[in-house]
Amino acid sequence: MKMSDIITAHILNMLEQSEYDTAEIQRNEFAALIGCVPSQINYVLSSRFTPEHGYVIESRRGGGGYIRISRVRLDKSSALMHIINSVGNELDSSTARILIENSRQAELISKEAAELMQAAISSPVLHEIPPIFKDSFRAAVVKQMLLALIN
Amino acid sequence: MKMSDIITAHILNMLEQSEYDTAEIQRNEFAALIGCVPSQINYVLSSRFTPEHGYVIESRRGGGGYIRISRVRLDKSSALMHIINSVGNELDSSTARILIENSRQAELISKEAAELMQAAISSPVLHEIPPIFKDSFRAAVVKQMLLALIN
DNA sequence: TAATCAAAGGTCAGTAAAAGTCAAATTTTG
DNA sequence: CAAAATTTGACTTTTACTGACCTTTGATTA
Repeated sequence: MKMSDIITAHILNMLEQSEYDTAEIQRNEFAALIGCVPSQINYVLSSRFTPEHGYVIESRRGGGGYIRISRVRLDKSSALMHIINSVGNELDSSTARILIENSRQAELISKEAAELMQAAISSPVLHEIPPIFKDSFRAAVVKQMLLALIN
Repeated sequence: MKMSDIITAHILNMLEQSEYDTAEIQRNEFAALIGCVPSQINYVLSSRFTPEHGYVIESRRGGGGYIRISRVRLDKSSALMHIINSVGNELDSSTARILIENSRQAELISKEAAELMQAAISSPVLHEIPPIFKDSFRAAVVKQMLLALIN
C-alpha cells in the first residue's frame, strides 16, 4: 500500500473519531509514527485535503506547533440542516411533497434523491401502516433521509 | 495465439475469479508477466474492454499506480426488477440491510441511494410505527424505492 | 529588553515510478 | 492485394517521495 494512502487513511480515521470533524497532529511526531519523512505529510495534505475536497488546514510553527485538519460543512449541508430542523414531529402529505420539491429546486438534493424520497412516502408504503401514524412517520422518514445526505 | 488474445484471456480470468467482477493490475508488472510491451495493455483495454463491451476502466499513474477493470451490468433495470420481485410482503431488518448492501456492491444503485434507503428504514423511523407493521413497512419502502430507481 | 536558541512547520526542486499517447512497422484477414 | 488489426517503442504526463534549506514561534539568557 502506498505511503500517501496510509497517511490519508490515518487522517480520515482521526476525523472519523473526532466529534467535531477535526484532527490535530504534530507533523514530526505523526511522520515518525507512520514511518515517513515529515514533508510527505504536507504532500498528502496539499494533494488530498484541499478546500475543493472539503477540508481546511490550519497550522502553527514553533514550539508546540500543530497542524489541524477540519472537514468543513459545505453550505448545502447547513441549508439541509436548517430544513431538517424546520420539520416538526408531524408532516402531512402535501407539505412533504412541497418540501422535497423545493429542496430539489434549490439543488440541495439530486433528482435521484428526490425521487427516492417521494417513493419512500408514497401511497403503497403508507398503505402498510395505520392512518394515525402517517404524519409522524413522514416526518421521521424525511428527516432521516435528509440527514443521510449530510453525512 | 495472438498476444492480445492472451492478455484478454488473462483479464477475463481475473474477472472470473473476482467476487465483484473487478480486476486490478499494475501495467508494467502485468506486461512483464505475460511478456509483452506495456503499451499493449492499453491497446487491449481500449479495443476490447470498452464501456460498449460492458467494462469500465479506472487508473492512476505515479508510484503505486494501477489499472482497474470492472465488468458493469448494463441491464441494471432488469436486475433491480428481479430483486424487487424477490421481496415478499415482509422484510426483516437484517435481510433488508443485506439486500441494500448487495445491490450497492453490484453497482445497481448509487452510494447515495443506498444511504437513503438505509435511512428510510432506520430505527428512528421505525420507532414511529407499531412493531407489528415493521416488516411489511420495510418491504413496501424497499420495493417502492427500488422501483423509483427504475423509472 | 534585546539577542539568541531551539523547536516546530513550510517550500521547492529534483528523482523515481507509474500509466498514457501516438504513429510507424508488422501481421492477419477477407 | 488491400484493409483492418496488432505490435512496438519513443516520448509525455501524472503522481509519489525525499532531503536540503527556509521561516515562524516561543523560551531563555545576557
